[in-house]
Amino acid sequence: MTEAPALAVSTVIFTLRPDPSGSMKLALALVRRIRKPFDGLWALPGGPLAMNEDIADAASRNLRETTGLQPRYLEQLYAFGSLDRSPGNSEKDRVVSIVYWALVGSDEAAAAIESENVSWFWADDLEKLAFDHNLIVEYALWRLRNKLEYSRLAHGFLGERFTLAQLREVYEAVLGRELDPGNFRRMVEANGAVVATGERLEGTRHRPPQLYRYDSSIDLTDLGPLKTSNTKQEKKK
Amino acid sequence: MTEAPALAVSTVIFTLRPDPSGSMKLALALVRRIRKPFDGLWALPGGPLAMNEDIADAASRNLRETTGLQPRYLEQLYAFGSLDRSPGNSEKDRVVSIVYWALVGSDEAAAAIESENVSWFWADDLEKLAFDHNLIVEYALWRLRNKLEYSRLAHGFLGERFTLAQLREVYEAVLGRELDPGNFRRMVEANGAVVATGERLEGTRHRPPQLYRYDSSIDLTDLGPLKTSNTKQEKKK
DNA sequence: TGTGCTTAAAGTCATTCTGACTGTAAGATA
DNA sequence: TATCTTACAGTCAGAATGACTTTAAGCACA
Repeated sequence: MTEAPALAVSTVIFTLRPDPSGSMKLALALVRRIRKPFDGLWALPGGPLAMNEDIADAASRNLRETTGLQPRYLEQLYAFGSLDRSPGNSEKDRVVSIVYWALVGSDEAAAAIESENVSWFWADDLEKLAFDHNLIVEYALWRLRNKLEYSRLAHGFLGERFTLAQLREVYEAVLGRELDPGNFRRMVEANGAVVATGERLEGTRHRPPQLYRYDSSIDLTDLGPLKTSNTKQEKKK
Repeated sequence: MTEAPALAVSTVIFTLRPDPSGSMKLALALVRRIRKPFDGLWALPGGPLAMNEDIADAASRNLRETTGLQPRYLEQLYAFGSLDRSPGNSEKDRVVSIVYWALVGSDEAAAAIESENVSWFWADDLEKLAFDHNLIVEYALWRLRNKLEYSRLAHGFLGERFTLAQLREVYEAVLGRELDPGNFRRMVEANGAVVATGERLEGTRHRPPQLYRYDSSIDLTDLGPLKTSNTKQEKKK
């Protein structure tokens, strides 16, 4: 048997962070490379897959070791394995990367580990990253934006209870455009995945908004394929 | 460095074949296992990834070696790597499978290699397959049905020129339900991906239908992520 | 030569969905 | 008490969609 390509797992870690003006913007976690290929450049956190470790667990461990956080959502993105991912290297160094993407809550993200070699970056304005990681991030962004439309992904950024304005802010940050509050409410209510708790958020200087939560039977933390076929069955009538 | 999980590439090969009643039905190619785990059961064609081979090329080679055919469409499906994919085996035998799915034309498929150990099966009525391959096929079916809606995937099953009735037959076979001819025509024309050639299909015993073809700039044979963002830009106005 | 069959192809109608907009209610603040 | 802000509800027009009807074009018969 001939030698085989190495197998690695990387993770695109998304969160929402307030920008200088106070509005939420999409950010992702990167680590600085301190080794030979692309030394000094920023890259997606990742590492080899252990022999007795599930792939999603590896991505989750990745996330924990980098940021100290737990993912609120985790889904496989794509397996990248072009021959020219690490140009100039010999064939022996070929690596196939199975990439996951994750969401972490914006409140937790504020308490995440940050250092000279681990930091958050705005998703819409990235410098040149190591390897093909710019391509990977672009694809992850595309998936995030598409998934958001028909899924309850926004939960990954928020806490257990939230107002519709907060939920809308998540959508606006990810989609990069403003949404009509009235139409957004109608869309969410028609969808049915979100229910009112009856409680209200007090302490604001205006009419107290209602607190909502996601309907139970939430299968966040993606377990792989077929979760979607389960999720879709809720379409009633 | 500890030993790493093995890396394999498998392919779900779809085609359309006429069933006894003459209408087209979705079918997929399977190979019979002649080795220890699940010996005798049918399984997806696949094999190890060579050191200097692109992943998609491996899937394509897979397809060629199994059926003798070229894929009209090829896209990565998912990387499967659960620890219990091959139950009873020792940890040393762990395999991570990167699975692709492919479409081949129904006319070519009729000329494909078939033997005691390679055969076509109806997609909607599968027996128990080796490993987790039933799960994989189910997921591939879900992807195929979803992709069909907003893409020009049907091209993968048809030749260069085709009538709208043939195109509708593809959709009906994949989606498993009948579609209204008038509404289907309207949908296709609004989409704009298909254009009339001016030619007509002669020799039928009724009004000769018009022949259509896909608009040029068709990026079939998926090159990986970001193809979708290119494809979507055609949405004019 | 015409009559009828079959299917292509175009048109109609009602319902739903969507975006943009308007109006009202409820609390905080001065 | 007046006013500001935001929650929340309602309206309206255009687009999209499903079900259905109508007309056109060729072929096969009597």
